Amino acid sequence: MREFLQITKALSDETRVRALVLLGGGELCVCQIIDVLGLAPSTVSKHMAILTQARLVDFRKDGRWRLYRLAGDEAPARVQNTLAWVYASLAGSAAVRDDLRRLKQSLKKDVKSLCERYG
Amino acid sequence: MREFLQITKALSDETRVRALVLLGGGELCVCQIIDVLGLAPSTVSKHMAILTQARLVDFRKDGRWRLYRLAGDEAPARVQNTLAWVYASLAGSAAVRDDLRRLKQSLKKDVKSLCERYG
DNA sequence: CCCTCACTTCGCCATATGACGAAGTATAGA
DNA sequence: TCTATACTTCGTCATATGGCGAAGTGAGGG
Repeated sequence: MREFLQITKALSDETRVRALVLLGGGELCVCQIIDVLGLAPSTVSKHMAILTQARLVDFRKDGRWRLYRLAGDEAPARVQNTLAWVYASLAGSAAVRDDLRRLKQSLKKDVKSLCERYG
Repeated sequence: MREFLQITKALSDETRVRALVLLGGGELCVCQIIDVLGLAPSTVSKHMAILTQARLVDFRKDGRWRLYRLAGDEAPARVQNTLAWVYASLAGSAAVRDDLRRLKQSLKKDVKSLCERYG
């Protein structure tokens, strides 16, 4: 029950769901997520911590960057099922489509310029 | 996205999840849920309203009673998938097992005596 | 009718949550 | 070792949430 609630609480905020969906295409550094969501770095960081604690998301460090990604095969089955359910539920959502389009634009930019001063 | 968040918010509270699981065995009147959860009628009522708004739960009226039940075939696919996911996630949960045991005890009592003064 | 009962809605309070900027941490590069 | 950068943690604020009892609603029964 505790893990289940950790997951549902993580999914009960729009910003976190949006961030989770963004990771569907592969790993992203925090500044890319910041760019798409349009929120303060500290805010996004906290959200990513909550997603990580629920084990929905994982990260690896690459130099100064922290690359977040969806939980993979090593995650418990309950997490895998959750991600499948989330993605099935949001397939065709207009909000998701918009975010993915925005992400596409963001990925065209140089990562360096993206991160500097959180431009 | 809006409907999805309505569902995840509904599922992000332990009391509501417990109530939802209780309905797995069939329809229940509010006083039975009150008895198992040990909360004030107004509190339980509010939770049931939130579950109903998320369409996870439905009810029919029978005289003075309001019989709540899990959403059935008439509910949207997203709701069906959600319920399947919830039940799969909580299978084997100790908290759920305890609640179901408590419900079993509660069902032995006369409904009348249960409801009177919320005994 | 009027009363009772099953439930909901309202009004209130304490706590939880999400937002931000400021300050802290860690890593790359000069 | 000093600075800049990418990110987190902390402190603070406004709002959201969950709890309760009191008051309201609506369906039976006298």
